[in-house]
Amino acid sequence: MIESPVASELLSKINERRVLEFVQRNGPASRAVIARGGGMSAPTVSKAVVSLIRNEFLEETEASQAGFGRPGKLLQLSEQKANVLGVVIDADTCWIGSARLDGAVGEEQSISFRTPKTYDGLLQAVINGLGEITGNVKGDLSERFRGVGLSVPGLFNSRVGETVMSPNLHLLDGQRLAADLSNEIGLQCIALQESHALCVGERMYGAARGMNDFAILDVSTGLGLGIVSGGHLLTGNSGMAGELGHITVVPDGQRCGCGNRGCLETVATDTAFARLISRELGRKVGVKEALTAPAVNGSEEVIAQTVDYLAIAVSAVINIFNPATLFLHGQLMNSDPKIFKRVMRQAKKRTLSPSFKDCRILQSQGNKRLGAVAGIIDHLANELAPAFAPVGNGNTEQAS
Amino acid sequence: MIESPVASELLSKINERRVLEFVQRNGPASRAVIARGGGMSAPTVSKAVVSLIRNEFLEETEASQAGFGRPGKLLQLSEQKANVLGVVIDADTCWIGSARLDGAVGEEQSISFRTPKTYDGLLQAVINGLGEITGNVKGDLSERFRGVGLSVPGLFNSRVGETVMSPNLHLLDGQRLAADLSNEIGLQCIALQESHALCVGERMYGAARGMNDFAILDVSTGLGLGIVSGGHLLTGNSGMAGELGHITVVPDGQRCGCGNRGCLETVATDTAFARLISRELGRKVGVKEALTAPAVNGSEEVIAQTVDYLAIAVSAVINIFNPATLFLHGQLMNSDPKIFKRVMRQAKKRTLSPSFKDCRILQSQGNKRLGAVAGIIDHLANELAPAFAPVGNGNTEQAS
DNA sequence: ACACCTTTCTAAACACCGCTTACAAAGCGT
DNA sequence: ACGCTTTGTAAGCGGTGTTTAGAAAGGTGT
Repeated sequence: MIESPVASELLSKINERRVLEFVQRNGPASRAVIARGGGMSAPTVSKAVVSLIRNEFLEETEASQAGFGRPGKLLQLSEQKANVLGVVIDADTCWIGSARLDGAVGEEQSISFRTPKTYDGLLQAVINGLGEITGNVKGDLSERFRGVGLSVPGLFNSRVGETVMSPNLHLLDGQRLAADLSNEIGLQCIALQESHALCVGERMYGAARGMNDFAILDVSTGLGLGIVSGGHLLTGNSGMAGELGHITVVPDGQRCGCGNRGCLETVATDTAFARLISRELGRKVGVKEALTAPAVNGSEEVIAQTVDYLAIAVSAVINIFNPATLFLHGQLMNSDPKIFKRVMRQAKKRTLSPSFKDCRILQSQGNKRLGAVAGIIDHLANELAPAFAPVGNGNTEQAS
Repeated sequence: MIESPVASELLSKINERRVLEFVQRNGPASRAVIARGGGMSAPTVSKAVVSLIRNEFLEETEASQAGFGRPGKLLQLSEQKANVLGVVIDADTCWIGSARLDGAVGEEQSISFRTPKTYDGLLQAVINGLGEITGNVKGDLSERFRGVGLSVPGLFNSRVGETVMSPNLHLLDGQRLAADLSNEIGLQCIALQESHALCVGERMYGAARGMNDFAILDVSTGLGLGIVSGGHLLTGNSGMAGELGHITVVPDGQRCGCGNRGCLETVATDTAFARLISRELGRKVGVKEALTAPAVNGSEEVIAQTVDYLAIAVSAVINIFNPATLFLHGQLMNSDPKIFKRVMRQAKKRTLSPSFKDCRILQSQGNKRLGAVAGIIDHLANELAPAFAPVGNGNTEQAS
């Protein structure tokens, strides 16, 4: 049990967070609209707004919507101070961008660059990139930005903020990018494992908006899995939860990057598919080319070798997590409808039918950029006030 | 976002819950002790106690511990009204018992009986059993008990309170035992899937006391899995989360009760082990006998066929959930240290090493009875006030 | 142009909460 | 019997959300 004096200020903090989230979600609004929509009384909203303006989260605009009675002054996110930065680190490309606190990413305010070869190079490139984006900012970054969110690949230990191992980007191994960046630029930096970032982003601003029980399975070079259950991101004890790719499905199968044999990741990814088709064609092809290869269009049997294992992954996720929605993300499934259909058909066979019926399966674009941004925004919101779920912890279900 | 007016009463409710939980955990205590131990001021505790006494959760005893100054009056759980009932339904045996709100099960106040053959028979038997235990209660059950917690096997949909499918006890299929029971006896009845019950029980009163990230893998006839992550029981959208037993590990393996082929459950359970040994011996033996069979003591290879798959299950759990602690529960592992050791050795090979290092693996006795009781107690506590975790929702981790 | 209506926003009063302070109550030791 | 120590509660303070009342601001209709 956590010790914490339950002070009265808690209530006002909770309400402040509510007001801010209302504006984040619904755009500029007057106090009266917020009061009605957020289930608070008008004076309460007013007080929260005063505090939020003082802390430069909100600002009052002149604009006032036309209507019947007295027009209300709209409140919007502070243009000067309600901004964050997002950084996505990937094996080949990195991205940096700025966003408002509502997650709107300024596309003109973003850059991409090839991932440097060394850790120091990467750190410096990120620092330079941040400077480039915020070039017009005089003085300290912290005058306009409240923090930086990072999406990092590989196994990331969130308890200590360290990338433990990144199979596709070894320069991160053992490094603490968020901490190092924070030391350099003096802004708080929050890193999330990329699959977790995907989840947080989709939940806050994407297809999973408002959903409390969903999973995202990301099929690309590896298998990434992010889970939100009961409204909480499943992180595990150290943030390493979701490593579906390394469960054994072929007891004496092919060797995997993790050192083991027969991991799901060796047979149910883009890479595995490309390798298979390459062998079929007798020459090395990439994923894109593999998908359009005649062998693929010709025979179900060839794609079955990858797709049926993918179905095992899908059904494992549904069986184990019982999500209300499962988002599938990845070239393989989103390019060829035949493949998606087969995944669905096979997964249906392999999944417990009540859980399968209970789960909507959707294709998803996903977006690590939104994820990085959402990560820091979520953190800022939690800093403001704890998320408060007044319905208990969902352990039990009433039947009376 | 959940609408709920943040009333001031919230704070006092939270404190009431704290006081109650303090007494549940630490036994009878004076107001002063509770104030010191619970991080509240003395007057706050006094007020909460007044309310709790009024609602018959607590009562003041005459007893006063000897000491230096003025002796404090001890507060304890109400003997008259702070009681609940627990019901465990199993394939062959059922159990009914009463417990105090601190989870202390009155052993003399409990009975077991063979599971009836029909649903109506079961319902009636439970009602009769409850009557037997509470025989000395005059009038309504609700005069002494606050509710009934049930542990049920199989797939249980907690959203509608219905057992969807129970492979080992088909009479429950499609039934809503908790609701039916509630209608009959007029007490609120809460059902939990047995693996989830195990989790809740271990967390509240057992080996997992106070742990926020752990998993319990229950190996018996089937494979049961319960997960607590970030302090929350993982239920999924409908309470069907944790069905690890039906992920496919032998793509064209043996047929499983679920209708599929090669499920983990067909190769990594007590039953699977007994079947294997039976074939080895040329005659049918049970699990107990199988464990002591000469073939088992002789060769590693025989047990390896079951145990290595069990290791796959263990490593899947650790990879996917990254728990701080994993409890292994079941005859197979808890009887023969050789088997447990081999599970550990194989699991270590198959698990991502950072996650494996991060996880303590313990054997556990587990106890569905405590689970059933804990289920209803947890529900009552949530009814009193929402669980309050003031540290945010753990989505992100600061690195600055 | 003016009264009227509708809606927005805030000030005041009230009830509730937890905390600090002050004090009465209840035993023990000398 | 007196002091000592601890317990428990009453009063006052600052904080919070709500209701009520009223001022502010703009359109509508005559």
